[in-house]
Amino acid sequence: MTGDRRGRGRPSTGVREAVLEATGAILAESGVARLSTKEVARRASVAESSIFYHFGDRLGLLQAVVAGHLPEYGQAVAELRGRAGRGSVRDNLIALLSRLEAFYLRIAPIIAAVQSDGELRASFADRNIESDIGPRRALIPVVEYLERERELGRVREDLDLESGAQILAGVAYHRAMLRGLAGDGDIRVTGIPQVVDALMPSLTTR
Amino acid sequence: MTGDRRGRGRPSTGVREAVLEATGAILAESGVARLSTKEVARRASVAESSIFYHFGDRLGLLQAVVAGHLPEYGQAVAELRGRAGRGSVRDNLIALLSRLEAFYLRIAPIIAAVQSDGELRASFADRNIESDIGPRRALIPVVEYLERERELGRVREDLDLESGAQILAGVAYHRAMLRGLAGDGDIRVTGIPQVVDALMPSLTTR
DNA sequence: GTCTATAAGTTGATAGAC
DNA sequence: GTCTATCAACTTATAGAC
Repeated sequence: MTGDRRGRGRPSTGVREAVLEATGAILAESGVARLSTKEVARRASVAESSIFYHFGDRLGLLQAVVAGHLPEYGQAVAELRGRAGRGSVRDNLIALLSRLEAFYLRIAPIIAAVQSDGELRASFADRNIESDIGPRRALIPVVEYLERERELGRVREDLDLESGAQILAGVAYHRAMLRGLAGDGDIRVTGIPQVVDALMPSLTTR
Repeated sequence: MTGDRRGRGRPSTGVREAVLEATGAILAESGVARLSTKEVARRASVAESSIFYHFGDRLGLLQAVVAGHLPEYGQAVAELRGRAGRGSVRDNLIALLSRLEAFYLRIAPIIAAVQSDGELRASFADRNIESDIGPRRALIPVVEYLERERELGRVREDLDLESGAQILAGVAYHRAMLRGLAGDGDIRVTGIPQVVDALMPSLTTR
């Protein structure tokens, strides 16, 4: 719409990218509250008006940041799928939860930003409906991992895979919230290995 | 500090309460982004300066709202504890998850607000450390419910209760996020009963 | 495409009357 | 305790030169 399509059109001077990066940094460090076009421009060493040239308005900038993070949904777990059948299921689940927790911790500022702004929330919900992009997609690679393990006979035949994925994603997301609110300090709750052990009867055979 | 201690001191005219209520409403409807002292004052039919009289500054107002929601942690599940031993464990868990999900959906704007503002995040983390108030406490009543059911022989002897509570809270919190981001529409994921069924082998005896 | 300069509006916060 | 009146700072956004 406003800007350049990557690889086509006039060569970019990197302003757009710098703006997006600065926005992400401010979001992660201080949250949406401190995200003003002025602050972004300062941090990206760019004229404030360039932001409006590329993104239309402040909301457009936020939307662009959200859109930029969407492909991450799924990629965080993708490499885990190839791990099915190798090592123990227990170790794989521990690795899966660790990655998911780190992923959710990373996108927490983005989710918070969306929830913090009514307009942004509405526009996100719209996009969420038309294309089936969105948080629900994060479950798919987890389902696929569980599916492979089940084909290998290492995951219960009678497990509803989507429920299993919801449980795993839920634990990770909840832990990320605890960590984020604890100021990145110790969350003082049971660790991932113990949680996985508690889940083994539901997920695995025997 | 700034305001009145409930029940002592000069009688209040209800301005403080009106401000807190208006703040909560704005937070839930539009998010922190739209939460200006001006808007709060307008909505509460109160002078803007009264907000500063009672809460010191904008951050103080936010902190007061957060503090006001803290007792809710736990209360949401408290009544469920008495349910231990009655009905089926499955039904109890379904009810537990439903209540937890509704609770997390209700406090989602508060959590988003905390994560959205660096200062607020820091001050919340501080309080979180000195008193052990905070998100971790939400797990305690869940642990207590599981404990009672275990004493009754309806929950596995070998279950780590804190892990079990983390799993249940995680599922509920994750579902609340999906719902919140979907614009309160359909989240198109497996329902609570199926998730509970998937969890039964890990939690219950036989 | 990117900049400088600028405008109109909103923000959080204070002073002082009642 | 609550109000009205006021402020300086900052906000998003635009116009126009290069």
